Formats: sequence, C-alpha cells, structure tokens
Amino acid sequence: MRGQARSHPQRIDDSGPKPGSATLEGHGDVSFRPIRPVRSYERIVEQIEEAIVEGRLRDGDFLPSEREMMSQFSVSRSTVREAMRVLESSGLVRSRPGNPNGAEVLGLSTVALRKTVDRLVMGRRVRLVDLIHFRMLMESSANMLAARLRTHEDLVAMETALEEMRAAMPRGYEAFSAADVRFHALVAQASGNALIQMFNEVVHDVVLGMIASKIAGSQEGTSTMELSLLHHADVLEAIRAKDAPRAGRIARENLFEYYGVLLPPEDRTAVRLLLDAQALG
Amino acid sequence: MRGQARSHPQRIDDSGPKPGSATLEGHGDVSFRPIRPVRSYERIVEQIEEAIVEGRLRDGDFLPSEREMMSQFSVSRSTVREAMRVLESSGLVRSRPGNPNGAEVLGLSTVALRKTVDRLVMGRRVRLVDLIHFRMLMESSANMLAARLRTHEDLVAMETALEEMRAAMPRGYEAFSAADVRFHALVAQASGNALIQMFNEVVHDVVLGMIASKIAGSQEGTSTMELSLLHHADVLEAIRAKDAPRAGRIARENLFEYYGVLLPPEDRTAVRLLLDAQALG
DNA sequence: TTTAATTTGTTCGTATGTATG
DNA sequence: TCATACATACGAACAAATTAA
Repeated sequence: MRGQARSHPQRIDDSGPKPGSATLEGHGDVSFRPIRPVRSYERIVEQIEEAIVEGRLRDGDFLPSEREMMSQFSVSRSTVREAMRVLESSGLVRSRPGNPNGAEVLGLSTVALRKTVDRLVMGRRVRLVDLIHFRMLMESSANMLAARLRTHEDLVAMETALEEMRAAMPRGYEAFSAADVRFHALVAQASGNALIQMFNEVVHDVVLGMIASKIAGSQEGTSTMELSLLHHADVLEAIRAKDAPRAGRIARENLFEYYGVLLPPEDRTAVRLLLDAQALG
Repeated sequence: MRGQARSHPQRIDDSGPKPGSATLEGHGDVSFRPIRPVRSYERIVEQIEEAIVEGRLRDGDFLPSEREMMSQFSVSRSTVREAMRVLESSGLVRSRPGNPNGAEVLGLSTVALRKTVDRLVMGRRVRLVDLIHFRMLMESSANMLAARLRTHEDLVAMETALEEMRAAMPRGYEAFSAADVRFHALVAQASGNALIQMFNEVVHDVVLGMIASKIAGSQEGTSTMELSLLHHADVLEAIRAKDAPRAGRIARENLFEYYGVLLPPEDRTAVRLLLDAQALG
C-alpha cells in the first residue's frame, strides 16, 4: 500500500487566455494558440508569486510548512518542493532546514536580474565597456531627473547621506561603500524612476564583482574614498542648483575616472566620446 | 529495504571563496564570512549552468535523461528534478514528458529578465512612464552609437530590413512587427552594445504586454504601420549620415509619438521634457 | 543544558500519461 | 499497433538542523 498514485491531475487544459494575439470571433474565423502543458508546481508558483506581488505576502512573512502546503494545494511534497526551488531561485523566498516557521518571504528583489546579467558577462556576451557605458546612461539620467524633480526633503536627506559617507571613511571601505549606496538610492528616489534605479544597481554590483575577480582590492584606498567624496559633493551641488546637464555630465565623468583605467585603450577612447555634450541630440 | 538514505552528502562545507570582501591574512587578523549551506540541487544547477555559459552545451543540445543524470551526479531523482525546475525557470532548459532525448538546452535568454520586470510592473513598483522613459534612453543611445560606428555592411542590412518591413505591411501587423524587430536588432548590433539591446528588448516586450492587456489591438492599424515605416526610414537616414544627435532625437520622438497618448497627462508632460537636446549635459 | 518535536534536505519505490520508433 | 523510454506525480522513510520546552 505505497507508491500508488490515486489521482493524477496533470496535463491541465487551462492555460489561461493570454492577451496579445489570436482573436476568436464567431464560428467561421477562429484561430487557436498552441497549448503549453502547465505543470502542477507552476500553478503553485503562480499563486505564491501573485500573493507576493500583490502584497498579501510581505517581506518577513512566512509560508506554511511544506507538509501543510502539500495538503492545502493537495499535491505531493515533491511538487511543493519544486515550486519552492523556483521561488527561491527568483529570490522571492528563502527556506532553511529545521525552520518551524516555514520558508521566509523576501519580497521583490533583483537577485534574478543579477544572475542573468552575471551569466551574460560570464558568457562573454557583454563586456566591461558595455556595462560602464550602460551605467553612464543610467546614472546621468538619474542625476538629471533628480536635479529637475528634487524636493527640499530630498536635498536634506542627500546632505545627511553625504555626511554619513564622510563619517564612515575612517571605518574602512566597507562602511564607506554602504553609505555610498544609500546616497545613490536617495538620488534614484528623487529621480522618481524605479526601473533606472534597479538596473543601475544591478549593473553596479556586476561591475564590482567583475573587477573584484580581476584586480583584488583595486579601489579600497583612502585616496579613492576622498576622491569619491568630492565627486558626490559635486553631484549634490548640481542637484541643489537644479543644473540638470551638469548633474548628468558629472556622473559620466566620475564613472569614466573610476573605471576608465580598467578598459582596454580602444574601449576607453570609445567611452570618452560619450562624456561630451552631444551624447544626446 | 526502502526509503533508506544511504549517504547524505548534504551540508557541504565548501561554499567557494567568493572574492569581493574579507581578506584573511596571517593569524591575528582574520575575518570570516557567513556560510550558506549549499544544497545538492544547487551544485547540479551550477555545473549545467556553467556548461551552457561556457558554450560546452549549446542551443539545441540535449541533456542526459533524468535517470542518467541521477547516476552521473549520484543523487536521487528528486534532486535532479529540483535542479531542472530551476534551470527551466531561468529559461536555460526545457523538458517535455516522453522526450527520449532528455531536456533541451535553450542557451542564454532573457526570459528570466522579463519575468522580473513583469513582476515589478505587476507590483506597481514600476509604471508605464518609467518603462517608456527607459526605452527612450536605450533606443536613442543605440541609435547614436550605431550612427557613429555603423559599417557599410550594417547599412546594407538595415536597408534590406526596411524593405522587408515595407513588404510585410500587407501581410498584417504580426509580420510587420517581426520585420520591425529585425531592424532594431540590426541597429543594436551596429551599436555594439549587447546589454543595451537586451534591456531594450525586454522592456519593449513588457510594454507591449502592458498595453495589450489594457487596450486590445490599439496599434494594429495600417496607418500605424505606415507611420512606423516613415520613422524607421528617418532613423536609417540619420544613421547613414552619421548624424548621431539626430538619430538619437528621432528615437525619442518616435517613442513619444507612439506611447505618449497612453500616459496620464502629467507623465506625458514629464516625458516631453526628455525629448529636447539637453537630455544629457 | 538537555531533550523532544517539528521541519527541511534527501533518497527510494511506484504508478501513470506521453512521445518516439 | 505496440514496446520502450521518458517526464510527471505520488507516497514513505530517514538524516540533519532548528526551535522551544
């Protein structure tokens, strides 16, 4: 009395009418779309993902235990586990052995994004110059938007963050870097475009990973931090003055100054072209 | 003699020294990093992912069957399956029941990227105006780079693609759209930055999905295609003339013309600001 | 501090639907 | 048609880890 499979609700017909093509109208002129079999674990992923996206499950909440889910979804534990692995690989959830609370909900994150870009870099589809160029675009746009849209509160918060960077300097690069991230998050917040912020953050991380794996500890000197501090003060000044073009240009110049030396000469020349005015028409 | 677990190679010590922090030097000044237990399925994912990224497994290749992998990796079937689910959710692999070849390798793709951005849109972290603004940045950059770097061969290929768009018009929006995608791929190729291409493509898809779910068939008229054709001809002309600023501006204007009407008035005004010259400093 | 209960990680066995030759 | 190999799915068991009594 074991190993039996009582009911097999697999190969479900419903795959949900996705909009975007294939209208069907009347009897004579129908057009069908290919069916992709939907596995059980996918439907579990969908339900949990939806709950997280819609905010019914929030960061820090806990999922039921696997055994409870297996009765709630009326599937086997293996199926529940496959769903958990997928959710975990998307960074939506984290599970630890022995945790009586069940898996922890992490909310929306960029870990999947990072993995994808990392793969592209590893596979040599994307080079360092591409990443730096991209960051120049993102960061200068964020700065320009921030210069246009910043409120007084934004400004105060940025000043505080800059102070924190200054204060963190003697505590080493780690602390300094963390304060640096906070400053940029504030700029991005003031810019109002969450997408630019996320993509920039992801590519920033990937670049750090890339140069760290090449040149260990290349940017951890005190002079680097002091230089960075000056750059950030410049940016803040431009944003305060609502000088969008200057805020954008400073971002590009700073990135070039940081990372330009890591590029092969021909790429460096190419990126230098992007510094100047007519980078946009 | 069943249900027994002979060897449990779980909870492995090795988590691989990831560079980026925590130097350890001598006896007195060590600093350790937290250990994350590495599950068996993760190590399988790593191996297969690595093989794909490095090109040892290519698009169209097949993985061994689950039963064979289970003996190659010396793990159970469930563990292999969990790894397969993760690889499948990243779009690296696809498996079908009854396929005697085993799972098919799909190579690097952007499906994971798309899912992530889709989630952000669903969760209202990212709005339509953010997406359109982002596309303006990506597409104008791609056009400008293409205007600077295009070879004669690039130009010929783009002309051919434009002809194909014209020829596809009477065959309906689907065919036209496919030719449109090819044109943009050529521009992106000429620009030389694969990252910009991918991100733009992903966001493009997400936008289409967004407006399709709101306004069914909003852009499938013949006049829309004719307008699009004119825009593309303009772009090609600017690229041919190596007029980077103009190539960039045309991209932004076209996007505004297409999608501006879908934006709420205040967002529309904000995006209009980005059309003009000093979008970069 | 030790123990007991619960949970995840992993394995094995079995049954069923599906695709290929 | 039929046999074979495959993926999907279910169930039961044990080991290791965590938490709380």
